[in-house]
Amino acid sequence: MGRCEQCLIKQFNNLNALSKEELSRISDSKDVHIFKKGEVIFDEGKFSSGVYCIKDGVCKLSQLNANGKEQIVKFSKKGDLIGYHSAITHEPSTIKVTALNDVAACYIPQDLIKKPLEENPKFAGAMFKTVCSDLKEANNAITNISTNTVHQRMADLILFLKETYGVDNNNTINIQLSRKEIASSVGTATESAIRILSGFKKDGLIDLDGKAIVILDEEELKHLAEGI
Amino acid sequence: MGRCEQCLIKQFNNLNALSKEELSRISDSKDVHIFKKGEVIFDEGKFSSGVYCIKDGVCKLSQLNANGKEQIVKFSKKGDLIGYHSAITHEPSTIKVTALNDVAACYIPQDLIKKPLEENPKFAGAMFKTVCSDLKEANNAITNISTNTVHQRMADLILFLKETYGVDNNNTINIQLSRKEIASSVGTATESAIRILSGFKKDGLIDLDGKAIVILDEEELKHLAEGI
DNA sequence: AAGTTTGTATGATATTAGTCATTGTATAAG
DNA sequence: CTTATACAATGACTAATATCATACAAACTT
Repeated sequence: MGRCEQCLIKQFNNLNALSKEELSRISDSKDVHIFKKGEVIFDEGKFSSGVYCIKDGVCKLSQLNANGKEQIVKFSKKGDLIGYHSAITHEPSTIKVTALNDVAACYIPQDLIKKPLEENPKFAGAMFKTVCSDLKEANNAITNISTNTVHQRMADLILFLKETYGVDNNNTINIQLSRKEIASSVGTATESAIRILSGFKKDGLIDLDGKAIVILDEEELKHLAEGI
Repeated sequence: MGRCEQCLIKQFNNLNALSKEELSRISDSKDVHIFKKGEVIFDEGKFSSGVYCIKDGVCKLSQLNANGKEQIVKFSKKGDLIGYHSAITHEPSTIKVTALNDVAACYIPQDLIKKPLEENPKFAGAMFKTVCSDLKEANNAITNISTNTVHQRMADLILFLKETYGVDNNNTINIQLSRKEIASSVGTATESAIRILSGFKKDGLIDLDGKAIVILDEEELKHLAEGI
């Protein structure tokens, strides 16, 4: 098993700010987990006793409302540390994390994160900025959802997915979501999401091939997202 | 001018975690500002060079979307520290903070917050937990806005306002918002907010007297908020 | 391979919420 | 005190979105 000290993933996250010794201690106790597509990494209401560092694959972070309707609040990126909130506050997790494709993640016991967080100001500062940035994104999402139309948000999501996960040489987005997941992210009904995607296809903005989305007219999508 | 060391407000926030020396340094440089109702404490896009500790009064934290429509993302509570994100990251503020009534706030230059944040793990940890908690609330708001109806969210807001600001002996909520502000918080049009409030009054859930809201049937409001 | 389940697609319809227009009502300014 | 300005309320209408129903396709099961 690889050592954290050599792991390139930490370029994408705050573990980079740890000292050699701290990293080495983590490396000794960490555990690589493989989650199959659809597997729940940890669930709403449960306590997480550690933090996962996502090495490969994509997760959705979601919540259920009182009627069991799912809302996706975030998609993970490579290198994301997840579960730190529950691990640090010892409160039950308010979000559920699910693998959207096969996910490789290193499990780090909570103590090995909490200690550097208290003792290493560089790491603590980096983590603080990350949470601040997540909060900023969440606030933007609130404003986006409540002031923009579903059409705008759908265009926005497509551009976000391209931005975050990239496209292949066919301009096909490198992540496949079900229509239901798309709807849960945009905050609309599945049928509405399907209809809007069909509409985008008819208008030549995107092409659809099963779950694959091909971006055809990025400029027009940007205009749509801005409500023009 | 009072000294921070004696100030009772810090019981409500993380400044409590500072050492005597840190507090004393803040006390020497701090500045009490009075903001009149409606005054902008700091604006979206601007840099904040310090942090405000809210001693008295209530602020709204809001964002504008591309079309200039306002979304309130949070209401401040007594003791809240605001502006730390911009002060710490040196990025322009993504939110606008406006006084909803007369607000007394102590201005603390950014250095006096940044230093303890790096050197005092107790304070840094407390701040970290606060941002995590804000993030949790923001995620809940996302789920609430996109899965619940405007009626539900209105009932929810009324209960939240009671919970946060309390009621007098008439069961009148201790904070007065304009209909527009209520709408901007719930995420709906002003007319819709007015209509729903009128409906609640007709149904005997609340009473309205100008901007004052009197809670008459809290149980039913709770049911409504939960979508029952 | 046949059956079962799950996901996708689309039409018809209902509901919700937004917009526009108008009137009344406070509140502030001269 | 009067006028101007912002705020509140409500009706009429329109647009956006959700729900229900159904059909079909894809992906698993046995």
